[in-house]
Amino acid sequence: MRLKNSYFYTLREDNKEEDSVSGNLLVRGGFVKKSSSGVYMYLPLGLRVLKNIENIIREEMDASGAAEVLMPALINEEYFAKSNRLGSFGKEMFKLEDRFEKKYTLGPTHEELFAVAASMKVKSFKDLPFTLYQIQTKFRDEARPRYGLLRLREFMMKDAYSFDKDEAGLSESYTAMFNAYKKIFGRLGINYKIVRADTGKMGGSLSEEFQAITDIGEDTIVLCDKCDYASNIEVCSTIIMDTESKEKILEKDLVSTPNAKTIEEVAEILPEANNKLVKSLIYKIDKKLYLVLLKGDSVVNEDKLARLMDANEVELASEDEIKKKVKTEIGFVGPIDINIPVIMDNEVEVMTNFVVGANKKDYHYKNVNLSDFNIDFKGDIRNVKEGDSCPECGGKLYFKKGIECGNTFKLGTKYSEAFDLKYLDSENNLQPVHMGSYGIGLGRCLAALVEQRNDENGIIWPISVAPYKVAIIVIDILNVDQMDAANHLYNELRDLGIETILDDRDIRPGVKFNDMDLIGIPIRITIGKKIVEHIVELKKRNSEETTEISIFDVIYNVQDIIEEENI
RNA sequence: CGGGAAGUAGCACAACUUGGCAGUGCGCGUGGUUUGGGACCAUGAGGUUGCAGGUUCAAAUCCUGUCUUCCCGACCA
Repeated sequence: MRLKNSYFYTLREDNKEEDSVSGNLLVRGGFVKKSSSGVYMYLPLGLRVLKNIENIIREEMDASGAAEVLMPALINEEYFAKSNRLGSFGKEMFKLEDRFEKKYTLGPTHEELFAVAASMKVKSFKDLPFTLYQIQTKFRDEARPRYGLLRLREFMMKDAYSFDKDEAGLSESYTAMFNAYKKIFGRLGINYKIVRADTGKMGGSLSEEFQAITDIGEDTIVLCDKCDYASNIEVCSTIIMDTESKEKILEKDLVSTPNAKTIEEVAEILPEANNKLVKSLIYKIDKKLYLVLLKGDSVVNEDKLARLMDANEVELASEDEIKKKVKTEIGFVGPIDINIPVIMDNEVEVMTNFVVGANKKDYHYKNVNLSDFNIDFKGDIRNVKEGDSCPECGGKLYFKKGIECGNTFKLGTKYSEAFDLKYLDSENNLQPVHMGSYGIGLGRCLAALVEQRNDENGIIWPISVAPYKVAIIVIDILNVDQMDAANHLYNELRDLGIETILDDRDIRPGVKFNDMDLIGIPIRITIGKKIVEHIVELKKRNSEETTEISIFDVIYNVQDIIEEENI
């Protein structure tokens, strides 16, 4: 691309609406432009990056043996009714009606349609296995889009679905896809971790996520300092190291704790109870109130709570609901003589002589023990904490933040049963197909790369996805020698299939350097005064070093760099 | 969905409290001086102040409604 007479712009100032480094750089570099909340247009540079990511994904999917299809975005709601997901996806779906008032949704995901497509082929066990995929736009009515391209309402996704005759077949297909994913993320140049995750509303038996490690990530991932354990905090189980207390069990004791409504305030009044505080939260679980007990410094994991109670809806009860049912004020609620069922976290079980609310304003009990109250349910309902023990090896756990760029699910037979996707086995029995589903968010990959690869001057693209691999900067476009050399070089690179920008704009060199740094072109060739000696400058975006080389050698150098750095 | 903030030139913002010619910086056009890391001087262009109503001799400014955007929370493959 010659910049003169091309659609190219950059913004000098930060964009105040962007709340992420990647969003800001992508907007400033003219890669994307927001059109409404959570919806962006891809401009020429951004589209080139997106296409590069798409091509890498497509190559690896094809290599894995999957076949590409394209599903509609406009989907009759009936399909989601059939799989019983109108409720579970519910508010996240964009809904619309046609002129006959038939209900449609803009597809947030496509398990349903893929199951239908598969049913066209699947009759007998001989028709299995196979894998289909598409690269297509998804729509989700996110409550709060944010972080540039990281949480969008309209976004590109690659989704793949495998179809097998049994669990063993599914495992094979799953592994094939898993390996393809490793290749994809490797080629994209993303620094990632694979973690265990919740199967959530997709259902199924196994889910793993490909998480790009960056501080802005919305997921907390748990890693072990000894083994290679890696898990999303959603599903990381806590283990209680047996800290058998030698302490003598004491008699419970009412103590005055005026105005101490939070754990911190109670800790101030009762400093001797440090590490002995137990908090009581009132949760509404499928419309019924429960008291949830856990150690003062722990955090409830609502997913685990939902699993323990086999519930769909788990939320903190509102103040009104609590007042109606429980007579105490929030802040002094406790498990002793409470009129709602008690759910206790495992961690509390090994505690002795602890402090809880007394169900009486301005009072707590200290020296409370398990025998002082009823326990209706017990389980692992909290998040692990940094420093907790690894559930696999007992090492110490630590946290990182991640962006979920890809995921893989073993779905099992949930959708095949809903859509009657069955085959005849060799004994002439009808059997449900075993499905797997595999997603990659393209925009997320793009944004995650920018989050991971930037400096004070802008983006640093890896060769594999860079919109252009080389930028030729002409210092003085009025100088015939410089311009001739640049044109010549540009044509040669182009003929070799190396995507190149020729900055032939009549502006000061500093602006050109800054622009090329901002948009992250990996290789820069500067053509200046020394062209009369046939010397040009070569610089890589990810290095400070500038080398002067002969213009006759520059192409070989460029090819070397591309070969070296393109995985 | 709850709480908060903001919409004025392509971008960032001022003027609003106390109603009286629509302003600054960046960017953009033209001329000149410059010319290897976001130049300087001069001179211009660019606005239905988000939209709709109301109050007033007069509204960017006050009032009502509405739309949009952002932040915190809730929510979230």
